[in-house]
Amino acid sequence: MPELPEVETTRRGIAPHILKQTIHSVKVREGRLRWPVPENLAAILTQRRIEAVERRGKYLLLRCASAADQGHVLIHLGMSGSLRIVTADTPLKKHDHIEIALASGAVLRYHDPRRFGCLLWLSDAPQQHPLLAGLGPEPLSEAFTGDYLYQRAQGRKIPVKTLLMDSQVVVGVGNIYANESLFLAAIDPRRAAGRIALARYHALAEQVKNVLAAAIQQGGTTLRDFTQSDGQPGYFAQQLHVYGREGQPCPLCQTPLKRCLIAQRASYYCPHCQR
DNA sequence: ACTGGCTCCTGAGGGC
DNA sequence: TGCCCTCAGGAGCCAG
Repeated sequence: MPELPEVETTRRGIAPHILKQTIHSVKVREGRLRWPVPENLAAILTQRRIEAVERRGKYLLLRCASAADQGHVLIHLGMSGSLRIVTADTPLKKHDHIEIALASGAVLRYHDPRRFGCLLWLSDAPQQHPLLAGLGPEPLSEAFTGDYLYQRAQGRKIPVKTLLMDSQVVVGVGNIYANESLFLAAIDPRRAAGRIALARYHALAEQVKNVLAAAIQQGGTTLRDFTQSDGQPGYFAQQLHVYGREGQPCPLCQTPLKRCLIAQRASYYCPHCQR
């Protein structure tokens, strides 16, 4: 499932193949994603040049210019989406929904079995778009600090894990990394966000950055064979401390890890280390 | 203003 | 071997 590190890995993987390339043709095989893919996508994109490949949270933004204007293709991979660089003769796989063919002969293929993702066209300033306008800071930026988290937590009664996964607070921290960060910061994921001391938020912000940065580095491994197979597998699975490990011993104190539901999402923690 | 619950969708995995 | 059931999950949306 693509979280921020996987999206960043995808961005780095596709950018060299599509940057400064002119779009030759576009094929939409299945346009029923989270929101319908624009009917006239091919007409909009054909002959445009891809000028930038950017990321905001878990969204990818392809800045596309024509002689007259510019706009952005906005892509979210949902939880089962992926982008691959292939050639026109690469056999189609089930759920290969959209193809953007470039003048070089390279083809960008959007694949998404569960269709939770989206691909939209933004004709004006992307940061004004409703999907992007209210997003919190990037977790790896200087704007994301313990002070900031603490301030956003004041008066909030929701579990701290839910706060951490709220993209209005900070982008890109999905379920897996929220669990891991809270374990490393020794904070009980169920604790009310507004009842955690500043010093503990400093530790939490620090761990979020550490976990995401480490995962992006792991993504570098995936990067190399990105254009081969699907670049998948649990390459970061070995270094997960708590996620999916109910009943297994805590790596720090050996107490069996617990699982609970927080906001309908599986949550794992050590009842001894995390307070 | 907050909060919790629902929703989209398919494939994996468990039980029998 | 196969079928059915449950679950997983990002994040927008809505009702209370």
